[in-house]
Amino acid sequence: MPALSERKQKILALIVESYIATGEPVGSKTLQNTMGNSVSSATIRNDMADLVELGYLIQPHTSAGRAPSQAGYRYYVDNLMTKYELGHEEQERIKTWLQGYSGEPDQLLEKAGSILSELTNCVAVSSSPSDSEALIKRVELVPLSSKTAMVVLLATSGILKSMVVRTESEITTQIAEVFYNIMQTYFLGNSVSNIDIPFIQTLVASLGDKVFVMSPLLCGVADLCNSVKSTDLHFNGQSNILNHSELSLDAFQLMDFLHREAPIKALLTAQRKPLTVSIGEENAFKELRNSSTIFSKYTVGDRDSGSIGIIGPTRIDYARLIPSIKYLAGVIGNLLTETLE
Amino acid sequence: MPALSERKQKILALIVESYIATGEPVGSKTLQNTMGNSVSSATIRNDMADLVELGYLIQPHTSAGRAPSQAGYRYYVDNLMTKYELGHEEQERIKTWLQGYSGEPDQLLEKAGSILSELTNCVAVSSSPSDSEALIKRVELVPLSSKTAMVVLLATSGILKSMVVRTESEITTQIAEVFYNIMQTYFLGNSVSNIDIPFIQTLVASLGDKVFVMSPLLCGVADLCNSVKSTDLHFNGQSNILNHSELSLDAFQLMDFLHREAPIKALLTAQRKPLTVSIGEENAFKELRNSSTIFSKYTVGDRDSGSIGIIGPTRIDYARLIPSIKYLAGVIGNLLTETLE
DNA sequence: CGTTAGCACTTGGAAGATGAGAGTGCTAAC
DNA sequence: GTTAGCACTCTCATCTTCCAAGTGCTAACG
Repeated sequence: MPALSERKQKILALIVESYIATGEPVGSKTLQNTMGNSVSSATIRNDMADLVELGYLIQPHTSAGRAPSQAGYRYYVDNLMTKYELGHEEQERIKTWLQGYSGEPDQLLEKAGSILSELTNCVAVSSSPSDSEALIKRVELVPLSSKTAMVVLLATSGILKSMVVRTESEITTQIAEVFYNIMQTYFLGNSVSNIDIPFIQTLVASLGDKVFVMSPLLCGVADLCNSVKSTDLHFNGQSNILNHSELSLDAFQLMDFLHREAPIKALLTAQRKPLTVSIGEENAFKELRNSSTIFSKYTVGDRDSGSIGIIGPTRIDYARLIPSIKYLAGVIGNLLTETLE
Repeated sequence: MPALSERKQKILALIVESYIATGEPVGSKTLQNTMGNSVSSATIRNDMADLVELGYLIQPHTSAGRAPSQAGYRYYVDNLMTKYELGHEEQERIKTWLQGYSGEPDQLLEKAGSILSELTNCVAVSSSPSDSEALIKRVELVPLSSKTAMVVLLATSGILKSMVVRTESEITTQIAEVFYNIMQTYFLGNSVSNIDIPFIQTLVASLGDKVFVMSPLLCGVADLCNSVKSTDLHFNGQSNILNHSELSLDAFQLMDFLHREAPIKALLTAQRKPLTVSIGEENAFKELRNSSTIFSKYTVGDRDSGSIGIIGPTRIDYARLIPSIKYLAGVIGNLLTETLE
């Protein structure tokens, strides 16, 4: 990355900010004014020409102004942007707003997502807490009728999952006892990652004639372990895609992309840094080539556990949104950690 | 509704069908051909003029052909349409496709919705089984930690709900006993509609110092009763809105409307007849003024329990879709009834 | 050498003009 | 009641013209 002269940096920053605000390419004369006529428009033109050369700006056509390229946004985000924090008052409002949902991760994320999508006018995406390192803390069997029962699994990290299981023959108290014994011996304290179908199969082999009742129950537990590892997604403000004229061409494609959850999960799971900003082509999926994504992880206890963020157009107010998302992720993490104790 | 001459009916039907197929207004000459030149174009023109007068047709402008008005669609659906049933083979395919999910209502509806949205290219909406007349069959308290427990409620009609409750003080076995006693006395066999906050309050008043532990637990049960009554919605193929050019103007509004669940719930709950077709302005919400909705109830056991259907443009293949939706609702009802036994 | 003034040049989009095509409504005749 | 014939209407696509915005280049300046 070649070092830009101070003036060129200033010009780039102003173009990015003006373009983000108005959506209109910026001309040299307008820019001259916003810079307080300290230099002539011709000078600015020369600099702008250089910035185009370097790939930071693009000109839609000869007689339009300049707009930032994706590289231009990137340079801005990395070097020029001055972050704009949320007001204290607004921070408090968000915090109290979310407080009420601290008990239920899904509802909390749903609410946080709806706040975020309104705050940003973008599609908000969040992933529920998941943890493949979690240990099995507790398993309960709740009989519902003679041949159905509910299996409940609680993992460290506070994740709770349950499901209904139907068996071929009756679930007697004796069966329940065997079940609890098996749990005690092989499951409790074990990592959810260790419980898989092969494991269940070897276990079941030694059960003799109880196989037919126990097998569905144990498979249920394995399913639950699996779902502790896996991530649920929440979407909010999907209609906001249509808000942004620059996305409306791909609106259908993008919409469709969002509804295929797998790639989004991949996107969130691949995230390494606490806060990731991906601009346009930097995104791993071609459907997002005209979009930017900003995602922040949130931490429950001391482990990264899920993410929240947005998908929007590349022309987006990075300086305002990045701190907002960071803040929101912080609040979520705190609230979820609180209830863990 | 004035009786139309046979020829006018035929003309109206052909215009509706052609317009549905092509999206282009139909002219008198084209129509003359499809009618086998049995009458002259001038005669058709006269009839068409009458049909415009009666409000069944509209002409976008003087020199375009005629298109059906909403009233025209209505007349067609009520009197002219010959239904086009699904092929036997396709019926079987759908049936086996859904069979696997018979155990889990939510998954079943999700799958059915995705089939429906692909079949129709519209937004598919379905509501999960709900029943305000259901009785409380069973309530279980699953202790998770000293101050948290899971409350599980099973209602007749097979609906199962659960949630996590946190209390202020410890949930001892003695507390659990009291809880089960209260359930036995006041809740089991009672209708879920009877359990509301006032009821809980009167109950709680007589508990003395146990109020602080019991109150959250009982409120939890009340919440669950409430959720048995209420309806969950499933949406599929929302991006299909963008498929239909006639909707693209209101796309944003419509999208937004879909994300506000309340009106949709109202829509489905208000439905009286087993199958409802609402065309354009017939819909109760102004956001749907350019849309048609087709919804069919499904019956679990012998009670109406939920609905499935579509939201699409008014220009839609009623003759094909109405039977499809009816069929799908039938399959869903059967599958859910099966597992109830 | 960087900066500036001046000016010819490019470009897209808005506004108007034109013509073709489709389809109608009306009249008069059958 | 039905039909042929024809003038009329309206939209859409194409073309032209024109304007404003903004550039790139050249030559001059400190």
